[in-house]
Amino acid sequence: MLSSIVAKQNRLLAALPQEAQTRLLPHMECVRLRAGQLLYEAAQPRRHVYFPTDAIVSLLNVSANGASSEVAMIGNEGVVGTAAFMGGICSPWRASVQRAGGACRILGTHVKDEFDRHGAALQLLLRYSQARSAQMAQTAACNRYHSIEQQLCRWMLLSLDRQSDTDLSLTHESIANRLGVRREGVTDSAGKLQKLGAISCHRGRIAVLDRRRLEHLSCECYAAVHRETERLLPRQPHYEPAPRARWNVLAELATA
Amino acid sequence: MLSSIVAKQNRLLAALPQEAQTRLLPHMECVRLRAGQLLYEAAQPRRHVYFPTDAIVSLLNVSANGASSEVAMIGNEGVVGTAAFMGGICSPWRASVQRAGGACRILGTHVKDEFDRHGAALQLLLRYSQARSAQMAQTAACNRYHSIEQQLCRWMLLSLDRQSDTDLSLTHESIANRLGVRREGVTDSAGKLQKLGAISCHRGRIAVLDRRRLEHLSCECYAAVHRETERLLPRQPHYEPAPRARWNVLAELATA
DNA sequence: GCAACACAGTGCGATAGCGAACCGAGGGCA
DNA sequence: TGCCCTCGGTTCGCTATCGCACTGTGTTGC
Repeated sequence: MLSSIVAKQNRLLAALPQEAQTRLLPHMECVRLRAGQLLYEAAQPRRHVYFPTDAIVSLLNVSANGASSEVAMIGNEGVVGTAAFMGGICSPWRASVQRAGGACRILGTHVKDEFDRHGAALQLLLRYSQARSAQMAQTAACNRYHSIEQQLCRWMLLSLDRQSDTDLSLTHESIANRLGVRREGVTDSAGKLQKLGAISCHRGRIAVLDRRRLEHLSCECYAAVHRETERLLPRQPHYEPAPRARWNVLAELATA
Repeated sequence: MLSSIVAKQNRLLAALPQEAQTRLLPHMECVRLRAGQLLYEAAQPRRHVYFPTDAIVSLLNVSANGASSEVAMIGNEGVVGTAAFMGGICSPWRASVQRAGGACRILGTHVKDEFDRHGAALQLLLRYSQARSAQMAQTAACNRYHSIEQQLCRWMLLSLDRQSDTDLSLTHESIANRLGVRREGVTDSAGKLQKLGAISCHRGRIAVLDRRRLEHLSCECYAAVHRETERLLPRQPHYEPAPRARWNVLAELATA
């Protein structure tokens, strides 16, 4: 069982009508996801479904030689494990936790039951599935055309939208693995952004100082994905972003 | 009204149970799509839904500077205009006819009605939507890692799977626009493949001579997309591929 | 039959990103 | 306190691809 307070911290759950929430919440549990945790390996059946609150999850395509590249980023606007209720059982990508935090977890069968009632949950999750497709398509185009610096800006902005503070706790190396580029490429671009005063890097932590500037330096892909997500999943009046997590506050005090 | 023979030439329509077909067919019309025809501009409402038989449609992301890149290819295994019944109304990509041919067209509202009956059509289209997501995600990874030659092989193989003959009627330039690379890049790679005897090019027409070799030279992305599509949309016993179109036979005689 | 055009093929310099190697500083841990 | 490991910064040569320009040859239309 899960308090309805926590459910409101995920935009999809918050958008569900009260009856649907009443049916789902008893089967939900609140879990904490560790950074780097593997929720699903590619082609593995999706048993649980995760609605992140302040955690962020990357969907990664892993190629034959082991190289990875992110095809979607999922935070409090979405859900991980859609194949569990869409009918496909599994998906060809890996789900790895990018940012530690909370999520509401529930067995796929329960979501499938709600899905099969053909109510608001079905409509909502179908629209979410379109938003995620848009993100994947835009990622494809971005990988084709834009510089590492532009992609880094896009990636940081997508992350910022899914958390309430402005610090990114990731090494250049792990960002590089998500963008599918070399670590040095990220270091170079981050260095330029730092000289411009947009961010400030320090050992596994990037502080975003000037979000506006990042938006300006990013390619159009960020705006396109953001626009489509907001169009398909309008913010609900009863949605409440997760409060700044305690461990983040502590971490900030430590670096201050 | 549409003959049930034609409906069997699209794998999704063929997979529908008889009752669903009986409801949909009276609203369907058989249309011929011209090469280069624009079915939908980005962000334009999807009024009609197209089930290609021997036509092939590209979904293209068009960036701010006008450059395009294909995010998905849809033929007799799929459907164009899913937003019309998924609830999103429109999508952020352009739908352009890559290969002329037939399609079954129907108003989105009729598919939506069938969708809302929550029967086999819903299940089937949800699985298709997953297959298309897999294609988009794989395109993203392919754009990141693989050479133009590998991508060209992947692209040709995806096209071949969606038609019954082995000739591709496209100029290097239009293929380049789909892959999001320079025309010269396609010419170079096609030249190499031609030297290897895998294909033979001549003014807007590529004859595939050795499909096996293309599969070998392609990156893993083709196999991954193919595998996922077959997994989610198993071939139906009552599906019948479209017969080789008359105009293609004529074209082959002309070049013979 | 000729002009105009579309398409494929080629060459050239520029460049973004790659692979590999190395270094120095920070920070955790014994 | 000292050691070791992680992280980020830097360098070097290399390659795929780009942008641009130009050529030659089918095709089409007048």
